[in-house]
Amino acid sequence: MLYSNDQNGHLIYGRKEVTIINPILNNLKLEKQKLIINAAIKEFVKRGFEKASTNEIVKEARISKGSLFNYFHSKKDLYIYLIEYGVQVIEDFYEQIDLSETDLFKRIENIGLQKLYIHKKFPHVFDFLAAAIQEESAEVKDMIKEKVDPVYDRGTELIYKHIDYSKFREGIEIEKAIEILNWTMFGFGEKGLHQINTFEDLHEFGEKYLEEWKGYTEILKYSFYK
Amino acid sequence: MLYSNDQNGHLIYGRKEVTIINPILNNLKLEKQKLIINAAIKEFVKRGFEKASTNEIVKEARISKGSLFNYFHSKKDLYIYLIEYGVQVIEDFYEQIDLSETDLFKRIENIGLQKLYIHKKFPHVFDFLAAAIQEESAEVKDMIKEKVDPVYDRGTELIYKHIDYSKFREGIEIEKAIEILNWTMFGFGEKGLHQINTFEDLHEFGEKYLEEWKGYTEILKYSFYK
DNA sequence: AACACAAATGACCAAATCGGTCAATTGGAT
DNA sequence: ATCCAATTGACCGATTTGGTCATTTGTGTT
Repeated sequence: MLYSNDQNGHLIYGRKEVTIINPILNNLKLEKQKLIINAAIKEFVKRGFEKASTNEIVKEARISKGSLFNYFHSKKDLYIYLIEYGVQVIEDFYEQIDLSETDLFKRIENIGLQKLYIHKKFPHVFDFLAAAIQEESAEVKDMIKEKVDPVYDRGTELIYKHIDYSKFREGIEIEKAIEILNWTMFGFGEKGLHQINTFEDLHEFGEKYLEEWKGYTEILKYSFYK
Repeated sequence: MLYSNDQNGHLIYGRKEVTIINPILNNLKLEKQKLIINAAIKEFVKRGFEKASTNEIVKEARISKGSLFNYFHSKKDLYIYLIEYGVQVIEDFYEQIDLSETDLFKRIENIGLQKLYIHKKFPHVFDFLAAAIQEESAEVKDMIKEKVDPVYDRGTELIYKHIDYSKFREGIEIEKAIEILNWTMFGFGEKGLHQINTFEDLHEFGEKYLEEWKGYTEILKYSFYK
């Protein structure tokens, strides 16, 4: 079971754990693995591949330098691992998209909510892969292009697959309407992330989040739909 | 004359040059000054104050290390100069806001267009000041708070000053509508910046930009206004 | 308590990079 | 030809880099 719906019809996040092969790291407690992965991703997002400091990573992850280089042979290996990990997270994220839901607003709502849950586990995956595409370091550039680019292409295709565009009113430029909806979702998402850590219960936050989001969709539906 | 309008009523960008006191730097040709300022801003945005490398800056600005430290006594002095410079750019940007224009869409349109022109001259000023507020380095933190925070406060106040909200339809949540408009402007602006460098003539691009923007405002006006 | 083995540590390495200096060179004006 | 300001990049000591490894710590077995 990849996902399920509760009595309100809201998508429940319950994916399988992402695992990239790394015999040594995989023996650690999941909590610790997450700590290391997130610390490393954070540093790579902040400084880029070359300038990212392994010293900063071990400080943030609260492990020793020796341990880091026990888990990963080199900084480059660590980076490659994180790229593969991030790609895996996004791939699983795609799998969650309910393609039988043809209403654009409901589709986007589900996607936004799932992004929220992913953020709770891996706060910077999306930023990381976005930043990776911009990487300049020759040492990793080709590898990134090979592994990350296809993921993005598949994503933009999937998100809009089987959407029912007949609901749109005459005369509206649908492409522009979709862009507005995307920018709104992105902006609202960013706003949500600033508040998310002030909430104890993620589910409680999710409810409030969805409730507030309805306000925005109402405004846009008024313009988009017949 | 800070600004003027052409026959189409579009705002023409013709501000006074921003000048922060620095006797040595000011003797340079404006082109070269801009090159140095933009190179430095870019590096500080990318790496933050402490990790930013003066070596990278001189490489990007195509000047020697000796020159940089002839223009500025230290990396910190350079940073302070850039903050003051950025603040000045934003302050002048505020002055351009036509407060007699009470229509929200026209107000936002002007602001978006001006941001575009500023970006042509100083591609990363807005990013720079936004990043500065997040700076952690104790060496510059207080100075930033003192100089940058007030600018932001004044900005959000000015942008919405004297707007005529009576044009909005009954039942719409105006705060949310404004957020949507802002996110749309921001998203559209980002998209524009990716195309701007492919255009020779900035004025020509500005025209196309405005024309396309109209499509988005039409969609939103349909929902926002009576 | 004694042992065995795995996991984690941080002092340490050579190499690179850091912010900053300055003697030497260049360029333009007279 | 002379002068002086502007520019350069080799160079400084200090710090930080990615990466190593002898040593310590933790855990389970006997």
